[in-house]
Amino acid sequence: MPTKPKSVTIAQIAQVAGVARSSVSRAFTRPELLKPDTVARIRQVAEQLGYVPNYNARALSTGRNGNIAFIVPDVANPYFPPMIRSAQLEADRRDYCVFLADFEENGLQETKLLERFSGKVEGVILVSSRMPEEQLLRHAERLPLVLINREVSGVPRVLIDAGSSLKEAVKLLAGLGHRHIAYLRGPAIAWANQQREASILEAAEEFGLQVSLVQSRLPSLDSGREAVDALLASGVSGAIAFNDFLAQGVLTELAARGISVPQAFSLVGCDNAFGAYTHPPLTTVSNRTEDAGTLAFSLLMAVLKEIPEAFEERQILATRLIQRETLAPPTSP
Amino acid sequence: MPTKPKSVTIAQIAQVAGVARSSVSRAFTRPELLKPDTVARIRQVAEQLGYVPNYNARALSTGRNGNIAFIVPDVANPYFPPMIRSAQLEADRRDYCVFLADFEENGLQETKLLERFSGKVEGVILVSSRMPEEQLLRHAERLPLVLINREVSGVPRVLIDAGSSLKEAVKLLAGLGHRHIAYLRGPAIAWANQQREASILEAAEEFGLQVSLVQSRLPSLDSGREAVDALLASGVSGAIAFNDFLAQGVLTELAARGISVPQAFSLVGCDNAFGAYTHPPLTTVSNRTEDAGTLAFSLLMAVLKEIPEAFEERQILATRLIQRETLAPPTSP
DNA sequence: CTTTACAATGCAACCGGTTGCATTGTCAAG
DNA sequence: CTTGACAATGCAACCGGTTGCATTGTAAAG
Repeated sequence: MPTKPKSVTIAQIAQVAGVARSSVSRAFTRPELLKPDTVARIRQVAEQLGYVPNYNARALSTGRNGNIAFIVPDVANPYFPPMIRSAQLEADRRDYCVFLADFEENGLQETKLLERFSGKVEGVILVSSRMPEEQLLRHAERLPLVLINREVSGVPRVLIDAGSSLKEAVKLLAGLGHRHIAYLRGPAIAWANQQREASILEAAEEFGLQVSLVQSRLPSLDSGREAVDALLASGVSGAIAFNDFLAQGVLTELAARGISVPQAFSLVGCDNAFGAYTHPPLTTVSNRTEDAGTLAFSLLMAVLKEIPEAFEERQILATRLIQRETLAPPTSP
Repeated sequence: MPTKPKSVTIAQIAQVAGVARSSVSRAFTRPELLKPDTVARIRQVAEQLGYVPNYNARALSTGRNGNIAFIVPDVANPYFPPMIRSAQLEADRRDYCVFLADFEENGLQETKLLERFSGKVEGVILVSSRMPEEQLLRHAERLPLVLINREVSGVPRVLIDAGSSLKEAVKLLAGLGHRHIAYLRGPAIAWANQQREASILEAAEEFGLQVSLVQSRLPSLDSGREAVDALLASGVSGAIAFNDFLAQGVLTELAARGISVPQAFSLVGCDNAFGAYTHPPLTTVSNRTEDAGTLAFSLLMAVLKEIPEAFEERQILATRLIQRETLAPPTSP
């Protein structure tokens, strides 16, 4: 069925149009150097022959291939797709193609991917990297690199700051009369988790709240359910979860045990993953994932242009607390 | 900060190792042609110099670049990421890299993407294409192509068959005493929607049910909410939704109106997007998105190997009905 | 001690573009 | 009419690998 894709080359076009190969090349890359009607003729011949430029050949001589890689811990985690999408759309606008890869929450795989891509792309956007800092720096030396949600001095980065919103949540909880809450932790290595935890602890100190730390297995719905035992055992009247998956898991398990939210337990999520579609609607922190994707791509472009300031860029994206219906005063103070 | 990536070439390695360029090349691609210790020496020198093969150059001479493209209507729609992930993981296993692109639910963009990728990849996996059939065939002639959830004779394809499960759902509804239900439609052009609708209508005929068709604006949560008016107006005692997003939207809106599910209204979703985490847990149809991704990649590999049977492959993935808690007899028969 | 066969390696062309420099043509200024 | 300047185009080297064929070395066979 499929015909051998014996592709048309500039040589054939040159032959037919009666010009040199270099003129054909220029007709596409630097048309201003050629007489307008020459350009027109060449392009017409090319069109007619169904010419498709060979990107490999082009890349070989120019050294630029118009590709970047976007690497995330887990494509299937719904937190990442909007980021992937916005970066891809922005890339598309600038005629870049983006490789997507998933390192399966595994630092080794991460290195392997970086190496595999290093010859195929001009630069990489690496999200929520689990790699040790010095390794990251070493890679950044050889390959233009932009980080999202990872803080390494000397590597351009985009950080989504949920901290201030979570502080607001803590303040709100304190105001409602809570004295002891829990933070349901995400992956210990994740910058986002560290930042969220630190912000919560700081605010708790300020407002005189006690915080119990409960570790989750994974930032997933099931882990949220599993964590309810520990949460209840800690004797808290409310909790802040690392993300909405954990929060929704907690919500489901509490409902199964007949514990009503927010009357008997207050809950705050993070990342606004489900909008108002949980039951009851979850108070959470907005995400800025789309902006992060777009911004990271722009930063990478700046790095590729070797704009010196780009290398120390540190873009912070602020979030806000979205108040819905999972916050109330504690039952028994 | 970043050093100029003046990359090491085989020529330099050849020089240092005291061999010809071709031997260096073979040390990596056909080591069995060289004496083992020569290979070892070359590899050691390469390692030491930090050699990274230039994929463009390699691709230029071999004609194979080890890349494929995976194109979906909308990366941010959570239906696709698991498929993307499984395809990418499988590709990774075979040393392929995958470009990801999003055509924004727009046929024109789709063509543009196919053209852009045609020079950069060996083949394409296209998911839920919105393109007219003859255009699709034309592209398939020039570029190895595998479709997911789109039925075009002559193009290898993977179809996720929710039909039989939905028939089962209809049978169940009939058995519970429902006489009139609705199908809340997805995108009219989508093969998945057409197949689901046809299966439901067929089963309804068999079991003597009347079906009202209600069109949704988009297959999203919000559209689900919006559709509740039309659903209720049609006087049905239950509904099957094109997917779980619509179903969850319906669930939320019904709850807001104080209509309890399943006592006052029965509901079936499709694709098992939320697991048991809706309230109440939604009866739905399992998805096979991960298998579809893996399978599509394998199919594409077969096409690339020019295995003749591959071109008429039509893989059907069966699903099953997952019964949870949104089905009950109708209140007033 | 030749001849033969094959393993190991080198040589050089090639993949399909891009680009610095040389060449040709044209027109205006001298 | 000559000269210079510049626009338009051609020539050929180059990007960094791969690969068919030629060459060399070596051990087994005659």
